[in-house]
Amino acid sequence: MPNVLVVDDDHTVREVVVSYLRAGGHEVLEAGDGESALATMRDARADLVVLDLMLPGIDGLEVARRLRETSDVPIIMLTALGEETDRVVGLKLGADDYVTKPFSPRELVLRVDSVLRRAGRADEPDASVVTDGDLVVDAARHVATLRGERLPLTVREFDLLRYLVAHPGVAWSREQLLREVWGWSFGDQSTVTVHVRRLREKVEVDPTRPRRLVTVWGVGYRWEAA
Amino acid sequence: MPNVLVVDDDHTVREVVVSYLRAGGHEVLEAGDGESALATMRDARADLVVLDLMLPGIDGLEVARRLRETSDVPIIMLTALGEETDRVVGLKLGADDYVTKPFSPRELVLRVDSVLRRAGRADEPDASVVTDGDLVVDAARHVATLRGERLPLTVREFDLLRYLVAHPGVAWSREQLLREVWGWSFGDQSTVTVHVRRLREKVEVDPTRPRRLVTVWGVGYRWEAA
DNA sequence: GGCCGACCGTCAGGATCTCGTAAGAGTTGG
DNA sequence: CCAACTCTTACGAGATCCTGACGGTCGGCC
Repeated sequence: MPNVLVVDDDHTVREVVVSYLRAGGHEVLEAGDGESALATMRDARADLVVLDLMLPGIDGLEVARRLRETSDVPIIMLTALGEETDRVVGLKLGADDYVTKPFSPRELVLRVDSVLRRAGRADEPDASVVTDGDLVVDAARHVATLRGERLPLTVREFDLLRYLVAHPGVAWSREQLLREVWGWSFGDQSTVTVHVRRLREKVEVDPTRPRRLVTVWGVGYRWEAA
Repeated sequence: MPNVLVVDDDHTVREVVVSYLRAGGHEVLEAGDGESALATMRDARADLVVLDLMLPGIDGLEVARRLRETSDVPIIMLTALGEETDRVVGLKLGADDYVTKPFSPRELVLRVDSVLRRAGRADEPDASVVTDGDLVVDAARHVATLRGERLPLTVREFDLLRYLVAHPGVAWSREQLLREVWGWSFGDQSTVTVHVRRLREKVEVDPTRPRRLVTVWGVGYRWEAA
């Protein structure tokens, strides 16, 4: 779910870092120089930037400075050994962490997770585990339990449930749910209707009288916190 | 007192590294080539291996591969400058860190400490022996037993089983398993499918109706704790 | 060296499950 | 009572998974 932008001119380094981050469950964007890094941030927005100090054209420090003009996005600096002074400067510019080359990709992933966790508090609820009373939805394990029993949910049902429970009390239109859960910008809204029904069948005590996944007439659906 | 095994064919390099590590409070073992490195590990067991890539006879990559067959011992690779491809390969083989020559001995000691710290912290899900009811998976001895009987597992099957049992309840995608168990960053995902099938043949009571190594539709596989 | 078996990765066919869609019945609000 | 909206059911297409088979590779053994 969280987007990470990796900026490094070395293709090999990028490849390794990107694959490790993907394995850690991150969406990853790439940029080979400062220009495209800034462009990517304008267009796509990342939740964190891994930024090499040494870049062709605009260097890493300048990229960091410009990013800071418009955004509070966390930055992790990649510095070569012995760039002690640059390291200090980088931190002064507001980098949230730094890693010296050569580094272990696994360590980098740990730092990314750590920084995101720190920064994540202010962001929207994107926790790995969301709960509502006796209901627990664990995204990492891909397990949802109700009163301790595992719910046999399909992927779509799981994603839908997770989204709704993560935002209790909010009424969503079918169109919004299609966009947020399905990732579609168009589509038949009855798709949502049917999936809500199937989900009720598994989540509600009495599916004909929904208590938690309720209909908001003329609007859509809402998750009522227990 | 952690044991560190230093493998390098250059006597001078070894001498320097060893003395620095001893100064840093480590017990140190030495080996001048791959053969004796593997022999040392069989007899003495080190908690970490500092491994030169270029070795006479069996080279460093091969040594790392063989070590990984029976052990999760952390490995720090020593690479000459410009061995970019080897570096990537080394990391894929599961090296925990790498240091490029020429390096500062002090830097190496810092990295040894760092890796040992990391390895020590993560020892819970990475214990040498993982169990689940009547199933015991012993990584150190490379033996898995079910109801007291030894399972005739191949290397791949063993690694897969071990990884799954070490993380019960977690749903893994084939891609994640390829990365974590196979160490690949790409590859045919049907490889995982087939190995899961073969593993079921040996682990499940009724392989056609898996109870422990279950498939999570649209996601991948999960180990259900007994 | 040459044979052999164990193991591995790949592939294709068939079985199974999920998802989106449509269509009719039911319900709500005006 | 009507129109708009929602619920329910069913079904076929497509995605996903299982299974068996095949060729290649590696190490051990003759």
